[in-house]
Amino acid sequence: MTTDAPVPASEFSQPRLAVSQLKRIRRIVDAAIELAETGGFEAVRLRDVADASGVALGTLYKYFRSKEDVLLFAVNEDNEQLLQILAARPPESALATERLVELFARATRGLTRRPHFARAVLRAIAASEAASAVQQAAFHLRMSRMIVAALRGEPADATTPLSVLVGSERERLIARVLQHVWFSSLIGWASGLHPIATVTESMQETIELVLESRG
Amino acid sequence: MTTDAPVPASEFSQPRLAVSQLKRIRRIVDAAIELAETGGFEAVRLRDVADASGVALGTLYKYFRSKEDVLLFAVNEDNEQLLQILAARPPESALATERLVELFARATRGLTRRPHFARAVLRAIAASEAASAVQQAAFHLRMSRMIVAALRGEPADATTPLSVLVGSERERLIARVLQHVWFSSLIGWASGLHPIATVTESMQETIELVLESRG
DNA sequence: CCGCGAACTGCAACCTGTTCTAATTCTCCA
DNA sequence: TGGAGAATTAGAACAGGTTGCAGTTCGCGG
Repeated sequence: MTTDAPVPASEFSQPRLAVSQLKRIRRIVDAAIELAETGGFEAVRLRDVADASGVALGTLYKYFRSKEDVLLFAVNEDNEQLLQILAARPPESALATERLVELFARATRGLTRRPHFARAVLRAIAASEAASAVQQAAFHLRMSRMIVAALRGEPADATTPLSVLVGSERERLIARVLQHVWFSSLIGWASGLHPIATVTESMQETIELVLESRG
Repeated sequence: MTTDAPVPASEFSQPRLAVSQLKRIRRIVDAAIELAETGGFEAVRLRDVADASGVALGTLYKYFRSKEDVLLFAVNEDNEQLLQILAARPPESALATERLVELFARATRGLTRRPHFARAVLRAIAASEAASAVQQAAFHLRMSRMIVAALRGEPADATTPLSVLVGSERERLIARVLQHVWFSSLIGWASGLHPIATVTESMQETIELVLESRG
């Protein structure tokens, strides 16, 4: 655990990185994703990632604090893309319940489209230390935004910086609960406790339970 | 990852272990807990655990599949104890909401009484593989039982085997949601996303949200 | 009491995340 | 253009989880 580093990470730091550096980072992340897709968390051996991306191990560690950090970065990119998509084409149903169900169905599908990668990422999230909290927070804030948008039936706002909180207190509570259930349920899937369909079903039931008293 | 082992684990396997073996297991688990209490997950070095418990590393691996397995076993013991206590002295409030809040307050307090150990255990749970799914399942079933009991205002049943499901469909859904929120929230605490108080508050809010439509 | 197989032990080896170092190569400004 | 300082590299080194193994000890049926 180094104490500081120019983590490329997310929407919080001020990059100041040359194009060549961004390309290196891209290659690193892509290599990690590819390896994760083939064999999950253990298959992402950082030596291999470095090799595959034509970069020295030391360089990799210059940009990322740890193995988890690389995967967290990757999943945040995915998640950012989901936000963009939802901003462009929000769920169409007239019912909040259905919009939320669709949101999580999309999110789950998007993530588990590459099951090994998904498992790797979940493990990385779950095991990450305070050092990667920023990345986790970003993910969380982005999801919250999507959930609140779906609750309201508005398109998600992909432009405002994540640090700006959205939604009423109640909306944020619902967002938090749904995210917790989603995350924990995914962890259950990742550890082999239940099939992926269970995640989607759980979300549906939870959404109905939580929205039952309002529309 | 070995494919099989006489995992001492839990309420599912048929022990058939000599007293001396049980004592070894006990020493191993106690040593692991103690080390975890001093410095969290990383402090639990299996070589040290083996030393401290006067057992060879190979013996340790004979009883436990992995480092995670040891910690999972420990937390299951704790959790079993909580069930016993709740069977003896259930929350007294007349309101389901309050009984649940108390249940989770107790569970959270019990766990985080030893914060380093708690973090270690959470990390172990989150990172555990399919191999430890049994232990996780046991934990989950036990919690479900306590939650359903609290919902109904009955004392928890500590005698029926865990494999017997309890509660109506709706009660089980609520139990699942609350557990997910609790677990995920604890993970957030463990990764430094928020203080422990947030966990308890989240549970309170979630319980109110979920029970809002009924008593 | 004997002898056998299972349980243990001590220890070395292997693997992979992480750190460190001594070159080497870039980048960019004076 | 020359060179200072940052970035990068190759590779060694360290740590701790996990595995394998040869030898020793234990428990128990005969």
